[in-house]
Amino acid sequence: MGHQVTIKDIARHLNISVATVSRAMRDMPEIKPETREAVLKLAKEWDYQPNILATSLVKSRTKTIGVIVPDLAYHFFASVIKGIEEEAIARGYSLLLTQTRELYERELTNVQNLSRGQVEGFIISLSQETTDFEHLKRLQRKGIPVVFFDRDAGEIDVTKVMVDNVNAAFEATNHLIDNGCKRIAFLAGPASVTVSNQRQTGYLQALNHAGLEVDKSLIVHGNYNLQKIIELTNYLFELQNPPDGLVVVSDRLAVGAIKALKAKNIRIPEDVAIVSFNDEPVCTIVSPSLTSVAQPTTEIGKMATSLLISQIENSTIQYNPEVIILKTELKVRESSMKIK
Amino acid sequence: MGHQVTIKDIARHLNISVATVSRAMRDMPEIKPETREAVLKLAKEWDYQPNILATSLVKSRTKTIGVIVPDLAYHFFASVIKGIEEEAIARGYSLLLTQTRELYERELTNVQNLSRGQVEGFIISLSQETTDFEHLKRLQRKGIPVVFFDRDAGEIDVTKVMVDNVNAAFEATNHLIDNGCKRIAFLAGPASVTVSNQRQTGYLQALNHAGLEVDKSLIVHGNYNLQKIIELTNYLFELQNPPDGLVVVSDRLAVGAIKALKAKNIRIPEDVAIVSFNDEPVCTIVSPSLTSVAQPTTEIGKMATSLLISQIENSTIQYNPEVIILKTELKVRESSMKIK
DNA sequence: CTGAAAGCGCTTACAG
DNA sequence: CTGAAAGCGCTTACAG
Repeated sequence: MGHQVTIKDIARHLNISVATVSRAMRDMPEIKPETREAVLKLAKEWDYQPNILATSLVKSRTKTIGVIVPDLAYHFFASVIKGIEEEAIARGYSLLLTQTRELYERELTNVQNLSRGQVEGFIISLSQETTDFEHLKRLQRKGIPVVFFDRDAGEIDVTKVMVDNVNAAFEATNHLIDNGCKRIAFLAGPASVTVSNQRQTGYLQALNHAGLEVDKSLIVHGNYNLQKIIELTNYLFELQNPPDGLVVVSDRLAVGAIKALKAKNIRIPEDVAIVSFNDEPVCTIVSPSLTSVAQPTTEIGKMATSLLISQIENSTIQYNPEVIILKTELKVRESSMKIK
Repeated sequence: MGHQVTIKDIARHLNISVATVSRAMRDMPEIKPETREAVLKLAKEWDYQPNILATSLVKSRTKTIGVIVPDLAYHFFASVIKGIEEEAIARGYSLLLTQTRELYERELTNVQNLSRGQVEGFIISLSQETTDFEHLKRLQRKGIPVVFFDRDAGEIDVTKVMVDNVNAAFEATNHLIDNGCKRIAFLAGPASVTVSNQRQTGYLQALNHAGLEVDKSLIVHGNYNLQKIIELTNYLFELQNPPDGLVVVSDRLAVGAIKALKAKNIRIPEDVAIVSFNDEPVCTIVSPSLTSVAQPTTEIGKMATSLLISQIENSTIQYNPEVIILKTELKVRESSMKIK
């Protein structure tokens, strides 16, 4: 069999019309039992699979959601995708997964490709480079539903599923303060990343709230480059008055900082207590285990999907974008359990 | 505009036929320049995107590859996918990414869904549960090209892109022996995982080759459960005659073992030297940094894609499945640098 | 219970 | 240089 089996092949072989085959395949009640049996039997024998392109075309529905994330290799996104997938499968939708590798260009082509009739809506977390939102506004103008998560684009009025990073950082910093830290440093991400800035705000609020002095020299900006993290950590702990607490913008950076601290024989948590964000698996594996703010990744994914699907399925109703803020949870582990 | 703009809308508005619009959109040379201009101008103005379902249907080509991996959250797979994506984009193909979460059922439905006319070929790494290969044989019978990587399915005669796990483990174990280890333990994965067994074989070969005695009590089987790893590590190092070298089947397990060793105040590498597999980012971040066998993930992805595409594009030619074995590389770091 | 016909949004010989 | 027609693999009123 050179080509895939079609409805036509079956119809011809059974001497019936394609319409009847189509109906029998979908178990429509009006079909005579014997006809249905014959069709199903042959379909099975020939391993017939309905061509989903044809079905989608005629129905003008793909029941498919386009998902665009910065990088599948980031544990956070892989984890949110699990939630998206669960909800999508449960609701009978498929996923088209794409990554931008943090490139605006890729984001643009991904959006364009997927909007060629392939998907009915988008779940998007923006690339770091993205500052122009025209491609997303275009989707809105066409009436294609979009839901954002994690990375924000303040400008655009769409449904968003977020966590309160400011509050999460406030609580994490407070936790250090409660454990007796007086001089708390903040190891941030690049200054261009919204999430990092939000966490910095929460950190500052906690200091103010506790009446602790803010020392700008304790706020430093790193990235995924390990060497850079080591340098920044060394800088902080070679200050004449080094910190006794450290808030790190993500686990990956925190693990790098721990490495640098060990090399300097600075004890964790005795000399410095540490909290970070994301609660990746590495937090429990590393030594000392790392206190971290867990995001409800599965729930973010499910919620985003559920909201998107209701937009898709109620497309005639005027839709009011909403912003959902989900709760984070501080997972306390060894790195912050200072004996007071 | 309630629906997406189609070729018909443009044709009607410009008073020309859809055939002409179709030709103009694709820059066919026979179209009169003014006609082309007019079409392109309106297409841009209306943000027309050709419906890819329709195009695929009429061309009987989707230029899409189905990718099925156990879990996108495993760094290894995310990393191979980068390679797949690079090559696919370069060759003008798109990807349909799916994960099985190590479930046979999911693998089955993923294969079925994607073979409904959506993809022209598959790149697959099998789920741990998969022991029945009927779904893959069905693809073969239909003449749909398939390329395997990483997880093997010995039974099936398809193109495979693999690494030589036996040899990699042989070299890794030899490295410990060269560094003076005499009693080397092997922390394996579940006994059902081929990759783990291959590595165990290499480990045994190295011991034999060096004339070291094989002690079965030094071979233990763990999984991703941290508590289990800690117990196994404790068991090994509470033996009357504990190991001085440790080969671990993957980085994630190795980091757990390191944690357990530290808790017991066993020094790495002085008391025990460690090597593991995959060379995930955590290897450089952890302390001490972890010696690990790097797999050429990008190359695996590119190679698999390239081989698949040549099968797709030469589908008339009788294709001989080939097995590609790529080289691994031992990245030596602190965990194994014992001073002899 | 079944079939003929029209149509989903495109492409492509064929004719002019 | 352009258009009418057929067709990709389906679904769905409509008629019988």
